Amino acid sequence: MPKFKVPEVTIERLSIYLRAIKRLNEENILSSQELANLLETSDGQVRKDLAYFGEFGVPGQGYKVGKLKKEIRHILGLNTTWGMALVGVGNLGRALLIYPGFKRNEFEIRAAFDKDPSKIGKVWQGVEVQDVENIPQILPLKEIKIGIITTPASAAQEVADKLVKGGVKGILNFAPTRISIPKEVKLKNVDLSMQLENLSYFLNKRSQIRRQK
Amino acid sequence: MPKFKVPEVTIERLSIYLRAIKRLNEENILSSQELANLLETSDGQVRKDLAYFGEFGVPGQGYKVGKLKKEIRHILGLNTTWGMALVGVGNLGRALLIYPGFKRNEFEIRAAFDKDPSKIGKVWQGVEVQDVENIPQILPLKEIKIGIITTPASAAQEVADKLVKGGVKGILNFAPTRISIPKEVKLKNVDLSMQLENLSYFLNKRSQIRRQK
DNA sequence: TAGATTGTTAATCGATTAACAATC
DNA sequence: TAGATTGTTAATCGATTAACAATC
Repeated sequence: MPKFKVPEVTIERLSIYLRAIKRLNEENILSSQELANLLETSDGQVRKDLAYFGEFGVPGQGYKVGKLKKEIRHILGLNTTWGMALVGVGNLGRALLIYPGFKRNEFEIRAAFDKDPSKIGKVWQGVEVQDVENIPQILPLKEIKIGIITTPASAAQEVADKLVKGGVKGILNFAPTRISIPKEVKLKNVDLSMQLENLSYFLNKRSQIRRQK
Repeated sequence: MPKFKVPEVTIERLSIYLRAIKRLNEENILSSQELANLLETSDGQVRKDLAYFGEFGVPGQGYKVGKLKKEIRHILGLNTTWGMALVGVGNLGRALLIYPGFKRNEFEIRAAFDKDPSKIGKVWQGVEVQDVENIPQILPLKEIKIGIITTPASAAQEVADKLVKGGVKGILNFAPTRISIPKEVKLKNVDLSMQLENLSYFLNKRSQIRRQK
């Protein structure tokens, strides 16, 4: 559907745009300028991002909120419910099982796995924890296309392999390590240590600059 | 210290390099080629990234693991312990309080806050939960420079304001909303919904392409 | 029609990749 | 010395910004 190759940052911004207009009245009309002001972008950026996918606005007027929401949801593929499996039911895993920030209609955790026998069989948020060994069999049965890895770093790669064997097409990896998977499977890393080290760099740099004066 | 403006992705990669060589023998010598092979980069990228900060290698030989670790840790400011405050002791917040992926020597959560009276006074991982109203007073006392926001979206902005008032220089925001803070304060968003929507886009796109054939 | 704002093209900026002289 | 690999410069690629004709 997109005319040309779409930069990944554009997709990220579409999510942000969608969230920004979520509470606005469907009948409202919004200019790219106004939408840009709600966020940290420019009007040109907004128009460029949207124009990859079609002509959603009316020259001289702007974008109708209702139409924009619908189009962005369509582009992002949010009209289906994606089945997800979560592997590693530690503290972070359990927190994500109950995480209210996920849209339940669009993203549904349908299975949870762990290799700790004391966790297997327990039920969290209506989801029974199963043995990681069962991942490849169970995923196709529940039409699971996305895997979430919240195991320790040491287990992440083998878990990723099992998820791929189970047919997932996307993986969200929280384990503090890099994993390798076939290139047809989309990988997103959520790297908390990296984020903190990044803050550390900037804070440290600033204090050095101050000291130099 | 850096010669020119350093791209943010370079800083991110430095974290990745550091993790990749963590377990290697300090005496080993590594070429940019070998380091690149451990990750998804090229040798040139590795050399370029490192060259922003100095000449750490020996032509004809490579980089000594011990020296490289030391230099990267220095660049990232990991020789201090950064004091952190966590705000919002829900499931995600509690998970982060115990998260084993954080390096405790470098990043220490010294205070936790919530506005729910039933949570205030409880102790998690040796940290007592206090009233969010106390943020501005307590942060300077504990030398806290980094704030972590794990509140619902609705509370995120006011919490950010309190953190800034308390003197933090960096914020890691997990709330599914964008917050605005003075530009001297470095902000990092960890946007889980956005990550999932991103996966959704790619999965959806692939299935469409397949259908087109 | 006059005013406003889109969609798009061209100009700019910045990061990645290629290539190679300098150096061990 | 010959071989290897760095640090760096130049070429390429891609994304952002500026500008404006087309359109309501």
